[in-house]
Amino acid sequence: MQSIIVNKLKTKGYRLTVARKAIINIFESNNKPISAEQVNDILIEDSIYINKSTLYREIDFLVIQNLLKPIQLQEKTKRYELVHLHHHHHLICQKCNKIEDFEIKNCIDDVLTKVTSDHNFLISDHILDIYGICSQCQIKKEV
Amino acid sequence: MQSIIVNKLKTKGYRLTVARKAIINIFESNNKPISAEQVNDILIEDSIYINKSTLYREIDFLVIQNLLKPIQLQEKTKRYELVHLHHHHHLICQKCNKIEDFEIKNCIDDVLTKVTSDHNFLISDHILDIYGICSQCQIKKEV
DNA sequence: CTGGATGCAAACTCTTTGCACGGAG
DNA sequence: CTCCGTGCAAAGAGTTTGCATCCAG
Repeated sequence: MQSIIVNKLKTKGYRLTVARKAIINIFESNNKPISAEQVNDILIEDSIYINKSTLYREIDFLVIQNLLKPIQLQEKTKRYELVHLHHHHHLICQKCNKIEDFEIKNCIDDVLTKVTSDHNFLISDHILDIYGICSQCQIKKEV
Repeated sequence: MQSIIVNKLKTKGYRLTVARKAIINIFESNNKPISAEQVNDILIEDSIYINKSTLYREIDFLVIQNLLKPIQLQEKTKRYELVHLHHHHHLICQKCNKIEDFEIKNCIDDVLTKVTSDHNFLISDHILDIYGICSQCQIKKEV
């Protein structure tokens, strides 16, 4: 396995157990925000059975290692995605729940600069999530 | 009580109980996102004791009546705020947890338009929340 | 009076923790 | 061998629900 994450953990001397490798693999092969529940479902599909405590602990571990980033959308459960180099945002389809990423380079900087000066606010991060209907669901007939 | 919300509910024939009026009053006099827990704390400060079930049911009721809007920030608990006429965003201070509102008129429309065309995405709503340090906390000495 | 609103207890979802055991290095 | 990682059970936070009772209109 030539995963960057796996190599990082190996270098740091952490063990590579079946659970850890399986969970990392899920995030690496599904490049989108996934909930703990969804990770568990995928594991079961792959006939890998991991205790929920282990799953949550493993996800926490990967967050602490700065390999996963927690994402709280407008829903109950938290999701996680691989830590990306580029800051990006999400398009959430309210019909099929698919989540697409999108990047906007400098477009939003004006807004952030304005806020900084208007409110004298020192920005450290921002969330921009867009909700609506994705292209595929627009085509589909109403159910 | 000349509250718009109270009048709306009265018109629709809903009862105006002590609990209902107290909860509405809290949202009207604190114009910011508040969690159920915080509502409860304020009620207790005012020596008004309401069962948690009632509190959650009442909040749900106000959401269904389209008078309160649920807000999920990057935290565990949901918050609620009065439904505003103007779309607005939040500045969340990571030191004192204060939440300020801010409005941006057309600045963000370019971004939304671009996303719509690039991804053929039909936008119905968007969230823009900014995290950082508010002006007051920047002045305060480090603890 | 009467049905919408309430309190209580219990359940439910998602997540965390303590502890003893197990397996990767 | 040694601990890091695991499973199990139990607890914890936040929220919801069923049911009998209450009270605003």
